Amino acid sequence: MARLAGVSRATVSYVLNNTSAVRISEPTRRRVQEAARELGYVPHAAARSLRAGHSRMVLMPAPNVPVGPLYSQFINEFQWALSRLDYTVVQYGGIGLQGDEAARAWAELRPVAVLVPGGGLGPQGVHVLKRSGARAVLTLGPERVDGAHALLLDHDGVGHSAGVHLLARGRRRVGVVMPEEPGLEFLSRPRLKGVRRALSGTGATVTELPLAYEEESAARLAARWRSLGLDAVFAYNDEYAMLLMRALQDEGVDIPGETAVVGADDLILGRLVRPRLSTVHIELPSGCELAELVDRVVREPVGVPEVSQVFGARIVHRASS
Amino acid sequence: MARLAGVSRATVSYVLNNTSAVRISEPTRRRVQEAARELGYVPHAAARSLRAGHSRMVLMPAPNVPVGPLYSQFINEFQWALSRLDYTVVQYGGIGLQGDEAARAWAELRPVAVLVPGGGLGPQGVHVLKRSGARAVLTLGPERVDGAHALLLDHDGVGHSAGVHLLARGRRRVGVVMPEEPGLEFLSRPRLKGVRRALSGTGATVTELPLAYEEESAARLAARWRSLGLDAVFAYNDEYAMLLMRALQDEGVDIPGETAVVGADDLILGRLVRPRLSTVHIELPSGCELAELVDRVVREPVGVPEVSQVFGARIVHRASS
DNA sequence: TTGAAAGCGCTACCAA
DNA sequence: TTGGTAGCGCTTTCAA
Repeated sequence: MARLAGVSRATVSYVLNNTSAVRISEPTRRRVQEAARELGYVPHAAARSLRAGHSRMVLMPAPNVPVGPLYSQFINEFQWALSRLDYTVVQYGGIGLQGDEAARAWAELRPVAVLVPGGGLGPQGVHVLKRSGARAVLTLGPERVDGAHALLLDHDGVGHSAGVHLLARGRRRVGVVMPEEPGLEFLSRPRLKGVRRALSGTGATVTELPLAYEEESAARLAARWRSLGLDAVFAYNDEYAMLLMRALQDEGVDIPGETAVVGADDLILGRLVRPRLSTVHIELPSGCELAELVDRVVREPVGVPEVSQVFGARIVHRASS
Repeated sequence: MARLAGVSRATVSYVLNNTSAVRISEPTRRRVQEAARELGYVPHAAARSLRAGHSRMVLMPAPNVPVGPLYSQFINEFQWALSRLDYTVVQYGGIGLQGDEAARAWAELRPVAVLVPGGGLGPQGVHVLKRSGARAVLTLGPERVDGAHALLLDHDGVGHSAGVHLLARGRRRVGVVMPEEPGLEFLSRPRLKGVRRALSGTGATVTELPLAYEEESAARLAARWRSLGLDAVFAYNDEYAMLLMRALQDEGVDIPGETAVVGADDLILGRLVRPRLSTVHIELPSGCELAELVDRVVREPVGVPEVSQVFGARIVHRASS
């Protein structure tokens, strides 16, 4: 220990933390810092937070599905902003744990705040986290969870925008791509529901179209396309849209004449295909604002609005619809 | 504490850890478990690892650039495999820290193993981590770092494959796209170098082409394309390749007739454009194997080969070259 | 079979 | 200005 290199453990602590309530003489201060550098001393976060009774760790579960550039961008910004506010941000990579069991695993680390995307957290889980000292528990998902601050992601609205748009373009028989890859339901279901909502009462129909993210799967779907009698498709996102659009074109289906195609996420790549892909642009919350919200809740757990609508979705009309 | 609900703290510990060296009577055991559940008791990881003198945390820095599906897939697999081996996997999101400073921040958490992709770690950093108790420090990058186990990613080989291929197709004036987005140099530089190596001594030329990931940037580059007099381009990866290819086509440049285009990463989307995109397929290490390697090094820090070549790159020839 | 107690590294209080 | 020390929650050894 650095103590061996001069003074007492308390003094070391004072110096390394710049404790303002205590004055340490320059020579001592220097001796301590030198010893610390020499020994390669690094404070022990566990001991510190044990003593302090709390940590400055913000925990979020690591996404367990390949996630688009939109969302990774958001995560990066969020992490950056939080580290500016002197938090330690950590993505917990424990896959295989379900809901409240995962919450227990997270709670072991005694994070001061937890941000859970995707609706995999129940009221039980929130309770466990709060009991274990989390001052802020935020969910980023389609619906609010009791006890947590909810950031409502209106994925229903994504589908709704697409549905309204297709309806306005005169389409009446709308297919909705549902990815077969597991783990995406929490996004695809609400989007489907939004399309349904947009079309309900108009006489237009909605058809679910399971699709795996592979060329063969798209080819199979395209092969039976005409038998489905659809005049439009909302393809879950831009990548699935591009996959399907290509397969349809290879099958001789005219786009948008015979079938309109709409994606979502507004990827740059969607502008490169021909016809250019119509898409639903999603406005994610700014990572910085969200970081500030977290900080506010941590410092003042009451008195912060418990629910906020954090993005809008708007159609970007291009040539494919 | 659960202690208030019956017995002594030691007994609680015995029960909750199934300590085999000690026999606890069924009634007591049951009482403890019940109390734990009722109180929502969650063990305190910090206290535990403080006492134990080590943790089972595997730390990796969170990527700070939007990362492709290939790599996220790899991360997911790795995390999954490690959590199966009873490790706690954590991605540390401290952006803004440089090299050895970052290492100190990581060391505060006293991880038992650290995996650092992308070559941002020096021998100093490795030393700090080892001193702080990390039994395994692995780097995943282009070159080995003193003291760490190196998993060599042959990004040079990616460029090399592309260069050899283009040469074999009779191309002599090769452009290489260099992304203008910061943080990608650690990939783009080695890839460029690989192309250079492939072409050196053949009389073929290499031209660096800065390109931002935006349509306008690509359009500007395409507008002066003919003045560059290139007959081939290796576009860093498939996304940049698709971006540039579209801009070239809009400019009337025939692909592959006038200019051959090669990407990298073998994304599904590259197969959807016309002409289909030639690409360099990259074989990342399997997350499972890598997890087992980490485990082996943790348990037996010596006696494990210190360096391994973990992927190969091979050209996938399609229609764009 | 169970309890008492030491001690992991750190910080904050109080005494010197 | 500095040092001594208690105690955060946990595990483990030793004693009862």
